[in-house]
Amino acid sequence: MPEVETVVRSLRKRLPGRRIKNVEIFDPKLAALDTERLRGRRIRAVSRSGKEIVLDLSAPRRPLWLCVHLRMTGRLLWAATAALGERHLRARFTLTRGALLFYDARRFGVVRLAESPADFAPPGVEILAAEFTPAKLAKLLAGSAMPLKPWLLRQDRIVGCGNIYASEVCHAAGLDPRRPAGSLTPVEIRRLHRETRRIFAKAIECGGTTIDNFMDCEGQCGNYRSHLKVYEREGERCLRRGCPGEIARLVQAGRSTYFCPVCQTAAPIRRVSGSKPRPGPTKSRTGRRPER
DNA sequence: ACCCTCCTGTCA
DNA sequence: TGACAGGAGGGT
Repeated sequence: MPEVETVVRSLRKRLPGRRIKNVEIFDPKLAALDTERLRGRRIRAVSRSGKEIVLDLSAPRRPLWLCVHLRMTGRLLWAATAALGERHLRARFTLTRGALLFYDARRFGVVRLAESPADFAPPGVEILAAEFTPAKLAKLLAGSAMPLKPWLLRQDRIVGCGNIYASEVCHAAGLDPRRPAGSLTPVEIRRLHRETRRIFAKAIECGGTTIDNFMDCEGQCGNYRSHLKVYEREGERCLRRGCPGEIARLVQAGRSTYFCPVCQTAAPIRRVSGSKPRPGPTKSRTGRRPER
């Protein structure tokens, strides 16, 4: 999400006010896009909805939005400053005095039209929205047996948390990523909430995380990578002050999780209502050897 | 909580 | 050659 927000902010400096003159699609997977409906439309605004980029193309009595989901490797580049040639070029939007290029190596990206804001309204609550409070988080977590880290990736609960940040957030909050999401105490939930907001605000401030080739529409990379505490740091020392742990990697729901087995496995300070026989997953939670 | 799929590229 | 990759949706 910080990466998407970064792209959106860069697009905002270029797109509003321009008109779409022509749209070319070079990837058959994107052929469903009705390019004729785009022609002649003026870009009124650029915004983000969850991890989607939304261009408002509405005219009086003719509402229309263009939604772009970059997924893993999608990129939107302002042609004048950041053209990358023809390789992986999937679509070209020719605008008045300029062009917007959509690149996507793995072709997971999605470009679609929306006729109403409901078509791109995220199902969950935005991390940086005012309604995302500790109480709201507690309500969302309640009753879930899913391990915390995979739970954080559910876009129908919290919107915007991706795989990098899910590990980072668990570490910052000192929580075991294998803990059942519904097992967190009020104190832990407050910590999780605070650290989540802090990390996302900071990551946006840094222009997102560039692992491989993420960039904004001017070709500028993000520099939150240097702030990462656990992601891709398997085998390295834990960066929490005074913690002697070594970062470990495990796979949850098919995705890498990085965490510190020392400072993220401490037992809950106190239990909520003592009736639930749900011991902390200190050891055997994953049911299978997690370490390779 | 596990599996798989969509794709292509990179690295050990 | 195989493991893995920022996301998401599907299936048991």
